[in-house]
Amino acid sequence: MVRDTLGFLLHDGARLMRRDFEQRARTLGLTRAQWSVMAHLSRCEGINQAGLADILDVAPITLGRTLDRMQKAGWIERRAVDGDRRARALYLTAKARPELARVFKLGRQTRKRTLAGFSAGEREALMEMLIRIRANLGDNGHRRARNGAGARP
Amino acid sequence: MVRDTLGFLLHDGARLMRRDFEQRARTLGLTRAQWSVMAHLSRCEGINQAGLADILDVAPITLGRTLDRMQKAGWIERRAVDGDRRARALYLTAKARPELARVFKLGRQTRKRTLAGFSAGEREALMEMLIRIRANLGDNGHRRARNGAGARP
DNA sequence: GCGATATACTAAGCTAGCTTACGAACGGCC
DNA sequence: GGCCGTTCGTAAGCTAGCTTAGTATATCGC
Repeated sequence: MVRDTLGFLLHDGARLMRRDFEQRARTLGLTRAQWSVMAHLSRCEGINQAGLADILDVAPITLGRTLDRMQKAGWIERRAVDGDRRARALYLTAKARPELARVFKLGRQTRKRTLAGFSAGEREALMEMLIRIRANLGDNGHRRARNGAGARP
Repeated sequence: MVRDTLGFLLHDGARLMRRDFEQRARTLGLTRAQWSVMAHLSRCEGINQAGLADILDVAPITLGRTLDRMQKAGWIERRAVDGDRRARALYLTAKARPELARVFKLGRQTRKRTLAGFSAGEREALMEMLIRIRANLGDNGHRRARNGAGARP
């Protein structure tokens, strides 16, 4: 059955977790892409767009437009960088900060439902295999070949 | 680390497999959504759009627009159903049929790269866990609650 | 038979991903 | 000090997902 092929299973698992989370997060007014930005940005405020796009592994333009919306909604701000007039440093706003804890809490709820019935050993094995898959496909964690986001010759 | 959370790992694994496959498939002129339609449709030709959308677990309108493009590209055709003038039966065209084997071959290549270094037992355990995850999140295989695609009151 | 309800598909408008292309600014090198 | 390749951000235009709403047709209940 096509549906039970590794690619589809991964895709489905990711999509179903996303769906579950988004239903929980709807009350916060955040989309998946937005909370992903928020969660990551909280660990590296002051970074520029290119750097964050790289961590998130999306095209800079994709992040740029998500940031446009988040800025309009008052979640983040872009500050000028002195010494480089091209770049903009990214920061969470005061409004965003208290939401973070809620976002992580919702994440834990989704994870709990997803892994219901899994032993600790199984969880560990699953995570470890997923990390190996990521490595096999050339994404070494959260940094790639430092030349152009595409990494294609 | 946020990035090593189950949801992100699944999401990344799915995305990286998709990326790998799409690079291979570019020569065929098919996108991921399109080969997904093709692979599934090959098992159930004559089905209508609502039925296929349900198998693929996407919103009917999403499938509708993908089918528009595939029809224009000559991969599928929509035939009138006699007995129900609302519905359209879906079929692969003669052009599509020989591509199927190639698509499956590319899929095997991507899978091989993804699972490099995995033992047979590990592969089996991984697939089994992913199926459990799908079940936990309420998608019972490829059929859901039979009332409206949304399944939300 | 006929009205109410359900189903098949489409329309409009949003978010989010991509590629390709471009201007502005930076920085190294001569 | 000026050029030239690189990097930062953005624009345009594509695919693909979603929700909400609407039209046409079927079917059920009476």
